[in-house]
Amino acid sequence: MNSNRRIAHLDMDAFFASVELLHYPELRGQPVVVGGRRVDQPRPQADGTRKFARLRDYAGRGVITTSTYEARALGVFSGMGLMKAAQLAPDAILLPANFDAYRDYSRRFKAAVATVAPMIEDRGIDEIYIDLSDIAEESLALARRIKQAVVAATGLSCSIGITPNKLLAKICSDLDKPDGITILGMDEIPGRIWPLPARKINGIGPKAAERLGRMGVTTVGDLAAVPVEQLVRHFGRSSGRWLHQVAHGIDERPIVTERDPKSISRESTFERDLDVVRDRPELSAFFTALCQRVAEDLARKGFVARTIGVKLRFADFSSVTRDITLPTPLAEAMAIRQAAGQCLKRIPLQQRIRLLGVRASGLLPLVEAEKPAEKVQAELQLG
DNA sequence: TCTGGGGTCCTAGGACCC
DNA sequence: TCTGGGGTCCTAGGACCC
Repeated sequence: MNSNRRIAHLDMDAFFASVELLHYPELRGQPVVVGGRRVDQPRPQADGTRKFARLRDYAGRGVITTSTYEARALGVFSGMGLMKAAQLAPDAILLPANFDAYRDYSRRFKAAVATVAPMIEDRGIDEIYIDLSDIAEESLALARRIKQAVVAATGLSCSIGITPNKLLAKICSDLDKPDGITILGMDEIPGRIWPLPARKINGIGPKAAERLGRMGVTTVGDLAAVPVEQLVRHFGRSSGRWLHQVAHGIDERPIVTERDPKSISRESTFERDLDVVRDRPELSAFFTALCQRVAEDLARKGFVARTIGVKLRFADFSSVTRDITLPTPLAEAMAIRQAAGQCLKRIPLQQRIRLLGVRASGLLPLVEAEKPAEKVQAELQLG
């Protein structure tokens, strides 16, 4: 492993909301949130201005996907239920999500970065890791050049962290948001990383943070001071050692530029919880539609699946999954529906249903899945 | 008025095989 | 009839991330 790596993490600033502001520049400086299930598009008015939905007008299920920094200042963050957000910021503008536009801008910013530094690991729609180890240019100038390329291609700002590994780069891209650059070396870990909450480490979520808190560990520095044996006792061998390493800023994971998907799924929460008996026709039609969408996704991406599964969420928010692995891979809607139907039969239904999902895993690229058959055919012809 | 949708990775037990 | 241990696959659930 190259011990002299230079890794960047680039995170687009309030990505979805920022894309929306490109289309509705009159909203700049205002609290704006993107999210909701059925939100009206802004309507043009007689006087040439546009009429926007407000958070207070929203009723129903749904969460905030992204909020502008002005909205965050009011306590409104991604993942928060819209009805709760409406209490905190009733006058905030509410815009419906426009995923096609976000995917388009996502492709554009990644292509722009690739012109400067091509070793890119995709981490979803709005962030990437970049391996800069083989580029000679000094870090600050390089970061500025990458940001310039992104602005030129999209009109959007981003924040960048440049450090010796992915763990630290991810933490650092968040330290000077928005529109920031943070460069950090291993010698600066005690000064800059150890004062941060342990929760800032990618992989320490609410549960782990809670458990650490009960041990008296709040900051990364607290964690670094705990003997590894004690962490292993509390969290097990694997997690304990990992916590010890990350607290000291150690992370050897490479940049992964190509990766096949492991699973493809579709799920949806109903407007109201459905009754298994009374709403049977609606549930059944919905189920079939989900299977069709999974089949379309598999076909579009060129995969077949060996395992099909279903997911239910009940009215009390508890959820269950069932899956089945088949002797031969499949990809067609009817076959998926058949397998998923078998899974569904194994779930006891004693509550109303909030969410229904269908998942394909054990994926094989279509070309590879076809290869054995072709080989068999060739052999038959030879024989 | 609670809590979206798309993923990855890990764990743990049981089946099954050597 | 009992005694093993190791490896892999499958399934279910859960933590976590964007």
